[in-house]
Amino acid sequence: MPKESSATAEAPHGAERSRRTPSTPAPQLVAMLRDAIVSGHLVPNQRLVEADLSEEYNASRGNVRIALSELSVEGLVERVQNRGARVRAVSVQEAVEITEVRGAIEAMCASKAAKRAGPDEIRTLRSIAERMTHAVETGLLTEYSQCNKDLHSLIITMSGQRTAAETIKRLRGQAVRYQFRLSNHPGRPSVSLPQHLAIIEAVCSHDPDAASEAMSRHLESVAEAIRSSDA
Amino acid sequence: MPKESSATAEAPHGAERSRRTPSTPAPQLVAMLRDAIVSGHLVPNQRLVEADLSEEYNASRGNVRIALSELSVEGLVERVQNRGARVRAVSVQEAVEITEVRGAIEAMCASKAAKRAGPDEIRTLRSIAERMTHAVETGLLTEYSQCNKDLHSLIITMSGQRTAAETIKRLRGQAVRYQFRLSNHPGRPSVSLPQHLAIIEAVCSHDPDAASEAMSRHLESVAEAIRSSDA
DNA sequence: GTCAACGTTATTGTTTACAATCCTGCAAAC
DNA sequence: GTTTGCAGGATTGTAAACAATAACGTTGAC
Repeated sequence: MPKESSATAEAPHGAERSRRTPSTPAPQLVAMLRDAIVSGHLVPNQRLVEADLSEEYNASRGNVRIALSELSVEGLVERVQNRGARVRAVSVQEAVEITEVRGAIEAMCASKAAKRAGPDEIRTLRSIAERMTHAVETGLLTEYSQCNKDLHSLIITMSGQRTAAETIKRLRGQAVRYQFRLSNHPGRPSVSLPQHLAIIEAVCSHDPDAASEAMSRHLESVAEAIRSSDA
Repeated sequence: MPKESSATAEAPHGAERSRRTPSTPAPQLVAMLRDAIVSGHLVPNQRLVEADLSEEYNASRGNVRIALSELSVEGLVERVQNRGARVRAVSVQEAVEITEVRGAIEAMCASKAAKRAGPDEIRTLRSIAERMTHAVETGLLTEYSQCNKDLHSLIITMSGQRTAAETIKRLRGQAVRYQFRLSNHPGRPSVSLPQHLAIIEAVCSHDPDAASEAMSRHLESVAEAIRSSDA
């Protein structure tokens, strides 16, 4: 691991001896660390030593400390008194719970989305349905995964429920590892595709109950898949 | 709106120790501030000046800073760059949203609780039903409010859904002001009592769908009450 | 009288230094 | 052989000093 990898921005007026440029503002650092965790760059249970992170991200230890505190509240890192912080490891059981809660909230969002769906949004939904179907037919896994994200995201946006959006975002962050693992599971798309299509159809038909039901079933299926993946 | 200066709420620890005791650990400080906010000692939009809080709670400014960061993530305080922190004011619209999300999650919990209900828990539920009914008959508002809390809390516990419990706890913290206002509204208990009894009955009958439905209706009613309270 | 430039003050953001705590390894005693 | 006590080092918790920023009031010009 390179310790001196940072750009050597030396002072123009030669005599200055200082080589350091240690300045990463706290909010930015929080975003960076969050990214590193959800992207898997920092793996579960990995120790997060303040001094090391400080060095790594060119930030003061105080800022690192604040960042770890915030991410701890977000549920991405785990802290114990005088023992430091580590990337929180989410158990299968917990991932299932998260999916269940998501299911409850997103079902409500789907219901609201069905009530409020406008022509433009319906058109977008239908296009997602087509893209998804095509992706499954041609076996484009990443395309399908992207559509999946787009669909869920769009429905939440359509619901106009900011609190729900915020809550789901946080929950997703914690379970992202399992989402990823699942989306790479062969055979999974062919199971979830009809569920997605049912959700889209219900929302486009302005049928709140059917939309809620379809979303609920879909995430129950996801939870079941996580349970049986175990690993 | 007067630009009231910093907090002058008395420190929670009643016994005033020696003036020179500049040490309140960070986790404890977080708990204290959270308490002060949800209990209403610190009112919405009140400025939270770091130096003042530091003095008030005998904590270093660094710790105050960490506490404010964490509470900001929890949604209890609002921060803007270089402009400081203040107690976050939750709008009526937002309180309704929170109640809706709670409804979705708690309905799921009620469903699970109905599936898992054991004899002891059923007995406790029935006793709550009696206490509630009695409280309404004799007009004991605070007793009814306590039963309300106990009921919701018990059902969440019964569901065994830790993630749901955690999520709801956070949401409740943000909207607690409205809960309080509502519980003091005369006539409200006579509306919510039958709803509560219906929930209890469904859970005790091991009827998940009915329990979910009853809980959902109940919180929809709460949301409606918040909407119309407006003020 | 209004408006704009400017300096002052209050408050936050950041860094550094210091103290407290915990883990590790080793040696001595039982 | 196991356990207990004790340095030594690593890491976190805390405090104070320093720098940067934005709000405020004042002065001066038009």
